[in-house]
Amino acid sequence: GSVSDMLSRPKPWSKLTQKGREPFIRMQLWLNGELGQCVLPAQGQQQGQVLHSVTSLQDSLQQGCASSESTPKTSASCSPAPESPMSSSESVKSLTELVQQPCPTIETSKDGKSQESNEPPASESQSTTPLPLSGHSALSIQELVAMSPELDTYGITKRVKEVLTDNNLVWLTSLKSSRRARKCAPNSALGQRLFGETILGLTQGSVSDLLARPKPWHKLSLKGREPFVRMQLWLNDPNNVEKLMDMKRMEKKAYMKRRHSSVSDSQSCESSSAGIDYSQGASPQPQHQLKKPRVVLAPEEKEALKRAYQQKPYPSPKTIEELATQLNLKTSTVINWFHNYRSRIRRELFIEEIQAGSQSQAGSSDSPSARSSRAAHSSEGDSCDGVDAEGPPEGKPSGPEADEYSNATTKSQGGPAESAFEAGEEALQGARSSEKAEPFQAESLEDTDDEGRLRAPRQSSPPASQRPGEALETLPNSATEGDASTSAASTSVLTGESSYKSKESSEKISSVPSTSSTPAAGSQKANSLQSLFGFSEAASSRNTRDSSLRKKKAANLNNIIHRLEKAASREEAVEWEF
DNA sequence: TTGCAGTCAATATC
DNA sequence: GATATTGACTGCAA
Repeated sequence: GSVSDMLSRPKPWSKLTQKGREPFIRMQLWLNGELGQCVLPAQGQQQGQVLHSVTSLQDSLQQGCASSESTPKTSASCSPAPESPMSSSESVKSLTELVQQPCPTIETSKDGKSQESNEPPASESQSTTPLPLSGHSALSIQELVAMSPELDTYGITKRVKEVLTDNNLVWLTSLKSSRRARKCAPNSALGQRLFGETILGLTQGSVSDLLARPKPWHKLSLKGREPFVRMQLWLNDPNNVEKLMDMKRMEKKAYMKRRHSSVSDSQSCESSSAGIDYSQGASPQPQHQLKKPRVVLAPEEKEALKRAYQQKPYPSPKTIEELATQLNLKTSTVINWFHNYRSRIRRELFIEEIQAGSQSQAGSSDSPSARSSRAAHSSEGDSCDGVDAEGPPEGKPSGPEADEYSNATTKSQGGPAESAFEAGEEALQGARSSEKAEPFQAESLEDTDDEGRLRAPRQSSPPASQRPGEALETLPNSATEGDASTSAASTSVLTGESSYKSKESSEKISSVPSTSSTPAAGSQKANSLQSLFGFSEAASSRNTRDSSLRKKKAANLNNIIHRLEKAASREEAVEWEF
């Protein structure tokens, strides 16, 4: 009966407890055994078997089974698994732990990417094969990702950055003047690029982004988790740095060779930016191939788009059209901009969550990511918690990044209504469970009809009677925004004269799209709120003003949650009373 | 169709 | 020259 139920109605991974995940891990292992993949070795005993899996994966990741020197382990790992050896719960348990544990027994050969000549370049194989791996190894990493326990993404990126910088593999800004760093980063772009392409199968930009703004584990899709599993495996490898150094040397050698052997300047030019792989006969994109020039938005255009976002994070097609016309941009550019902005604001929020968690719980043995994970779990949405609701922590660094996103994701003095509203919305999502998460920003608060009822979010597009350009005029901002933002919002996106601060403040309110990949179960909601408040409380205990504010928020939140739940429970809830 | 996650790759910044 | 930013794209899910 359990099997039938599990096969017909499997729960998502994120919803499963450790115990609940066990059968799926068993199934996965069983599948692996059936397929005879390079995952389960023929030899080994229990925990050792599991470690062999990692070993083989790691070897595969970094060397490929075919070409790796045959240490006993790698050769074993490449042999087909004759049977599924996982029979004890101990083995399963150890599997769930393996990614987090160091693998001291891992021995890998040091011939670096010797298989590269037989493999497509990482950059080219990106869409299908993320790494220069043989097919089964690529499959294995996916399997491992699927089986992996929750990882501390923040911690992993932190450690990766540490390892890379400690070994001068990346040339951070702070090391710019360091001769040693300079020495270790010669000629061609290495560091993030090398690490990304060889270890993660990602480009430099993606690596940079990933290291700077890791998402919490539970917010990642399987695909999104892959780089973190790879990073963890790489961290576990005692020879990781040496291998990377080797690759760096090899790349340099290949680069020099290419330079010397290149017949024409153009050939040299083509391949010089591509790294070692392009020298192996892979076909780089012809230079003459027409490429669309990259659109670079002018600062004033960005400002205008931000103002529009502030007013409507989810603009209607009509609004987008109008924006595009006013700004003389392509509609697709405007659409893309909104997508990207929403997405990046969300990510920024995760980071703030983590950082705020670190600050407020300094001294705790908990990892920041885990805390973040819990906090986000508790809120079950991309929305913010109480810390954000309190506005930027004092002393918080405010660079361009903060201007761009962080500020936008941090609540202003907006007070209880906004944050409580968002938290309530998250709770509502939990209540709605299967319902698609709707953009339900505070901004929508104002999108009410004459009776003050809140419209369903998707129906909050401007009235059809609006004149062109009118859509770009503001919706009244949150009542707590104050005069500044109200007046700011009453200007056109092109001529808006809002003070940047007030604009950012209201952005903060409207910038928290509340989509959730893992809606809270109803039973979790209480805990979610509790932890939400617990988290917020810690942050807000900094002063008594915050404390009283917090109480108001709590009261307001409860009230709102109650109303929203009632509204959500109505099947025909097109409009929610508020 | 819409929104999102993830990523690339051109460009900006340091 | 390395890293950070960001517009665009693909694939997926609802």
